[in-house]
Amino acid sequence: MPCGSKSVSMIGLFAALADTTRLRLLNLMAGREVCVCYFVEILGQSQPKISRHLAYLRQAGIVAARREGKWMHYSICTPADAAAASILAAALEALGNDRKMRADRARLDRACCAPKEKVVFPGRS
Amino acid sequence: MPCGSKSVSMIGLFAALADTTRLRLLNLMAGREVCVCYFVEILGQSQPKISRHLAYLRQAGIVAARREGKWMHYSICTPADAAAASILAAALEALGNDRKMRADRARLDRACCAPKEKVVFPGRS
DNA sequence: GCCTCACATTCGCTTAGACGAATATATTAT
DNA sequence: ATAATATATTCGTCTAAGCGAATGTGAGGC
Repeated sequence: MPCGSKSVSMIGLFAALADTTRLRLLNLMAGREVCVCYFVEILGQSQPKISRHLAYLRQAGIVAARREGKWMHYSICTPADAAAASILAAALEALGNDRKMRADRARLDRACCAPKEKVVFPGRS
Repeated sequence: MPCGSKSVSMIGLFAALADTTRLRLLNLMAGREVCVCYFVEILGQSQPKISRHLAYLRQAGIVAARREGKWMHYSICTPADAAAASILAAALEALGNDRKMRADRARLDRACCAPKEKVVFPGRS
């Protein structure tokens, strides 16, 4: 679904992609919506830093934010401009082939989608 | 044909693409080798500025330079890294859809590849 | 109301990049 | 060797971006 509001200038898109932290954030958002607290946990970076980079991506028009109570969820939003969309897609696919990026995703899987605690049934130690 | 020498970090590639002048240069080089003097003429920018941006692109590993006498010819060289190559390809394709970029290419055609003067056949006005 | 949690933003600093102007280098012509 | 041409690099300045530290804001919980 297209993002709509802000026009993504080509330059702005490339500038947004030219930063390690932002690429890692986008990588974690590939195909899913992610809460800020997970970004902080997985990337091991300060919360203000994460927040600033998310703001940058939002202004660049490639992610959208959704509030849910106290939490903010971010997700990638395909730019309306077809050219920008194809570049973003190429970038995301490239990220999927990177070892470190895969490791980040794996850690997010474990932190986010795994059961909170190992479930222990009484009497089964 | 791959460029080889310098590894193109993803970040470096995006940074190289995040500048109007450099995108215009790449656009002019799409599918052909171009002499520096044409860049200067077509873009209407100072020679040192053009030269600096070409150096940046060369360091980023996405263009190659070839000397021929007093002249330097630049051309796009596909990065060895497949991910970088696909991103560069997507970028170039996107450039081809832009009005201003098309205009630049047209001007290069006229300056570089057109007959120097209109050929006039005698007796045909 | 007040307090806390989850984020966002601002401040001051440092650094990278872009620019014009000037200068340096390499090649050919004389 | 000198000069001219084509291109590259350096210098000084300015602006934008990244960072940590501190502070601001918005939503629940009490």
